[in-house]
Amino acid sequence: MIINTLLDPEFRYQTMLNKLRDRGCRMTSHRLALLRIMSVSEGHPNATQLYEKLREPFPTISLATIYKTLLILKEDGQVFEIDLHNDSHYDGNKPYPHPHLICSKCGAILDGDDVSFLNAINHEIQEKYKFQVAQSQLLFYGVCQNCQD
Amino acid sequence: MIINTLLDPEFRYQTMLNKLRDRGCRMTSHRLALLRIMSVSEGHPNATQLYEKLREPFPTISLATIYKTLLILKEDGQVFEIDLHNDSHYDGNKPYPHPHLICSKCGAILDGDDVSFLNAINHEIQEKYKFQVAQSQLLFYGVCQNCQD
DNA sequence: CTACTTGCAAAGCCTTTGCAAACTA
DNA sequence: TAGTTTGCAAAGGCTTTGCAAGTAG
Repeated sequence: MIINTLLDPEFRYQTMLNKLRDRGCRMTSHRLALLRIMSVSEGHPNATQLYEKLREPFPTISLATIYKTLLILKEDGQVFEIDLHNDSHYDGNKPYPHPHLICSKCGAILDGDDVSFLNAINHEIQEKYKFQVAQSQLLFYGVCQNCQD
Repeated sequence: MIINTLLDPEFRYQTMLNKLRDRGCRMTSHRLALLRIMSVSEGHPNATQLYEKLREPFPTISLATIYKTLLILKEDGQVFEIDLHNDSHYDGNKPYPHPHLICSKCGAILDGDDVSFLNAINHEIQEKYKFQVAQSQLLFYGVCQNCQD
């Protein structure tokens, strides 16, 4: 199995940490814990799910703190926001635009970054519409493999 | 220039009308006016923009009525909802999933339905992830041609 | 010590809902 | 006339903000 260093959770964690330090941010225990979770982004949690997960080790943590830290990470390009309808989820492991597959049965959010054509599409949009693509949000809704049985 | 009958505003208007009739809906002047606008969907308006546009001929119309009618049209598959962050826009002229290009300078929402690869991508997602795609939301953010000068 | 961060509660924003009055068929 | 639709205002759900108290460096 090939390991992509750039997507290694430990590497992601250090990268985020350095970005926040460069910014002059102070590292609190809550922030470090959030960075740990975001560096993996298993299942692409939303703010509430992060809140629930962090409340066990840090019972006094607040949703506001989570939103504030996520905002900083977004501004630094260290987290990709998945824009579901009225429900933002976050990917800190692959903090760049990539497709996501959303299962309408179990709610799972799967990465679809192995899809080819992505560069081709961006290029075609540039050529055909003279539109300079800077970001994208590619969401596919349907039924995942597990829910098809 | 080739005219696609299915996308002709008059045809779209009649189709929407029939769908609502089949459903047993009563046709009020407000609804008819909204259908007229949606059958074109010029610029892909959001609820507030529809409200502003309809308030001239119908000063007493309310935002709630617009949302309620849009909901019916969505349920009948007669309108495609473009899910921008906290700001839904609506396409009643092409009421099926297709890409949209959003200009971050002027805010324009352009159709990107001439992009090829779309069927190919859906197919690849099916094959590679065994994920059955039912809907999609393909948003490309960037700078439109007009704003590049 | 100083400036940044936190938690709480309140406010914002878009959208939906409840309900009596108005209206379509 | 019967049942749907309307407008209004209030409520909902997610996210942001203001501020005094707490904390990192």
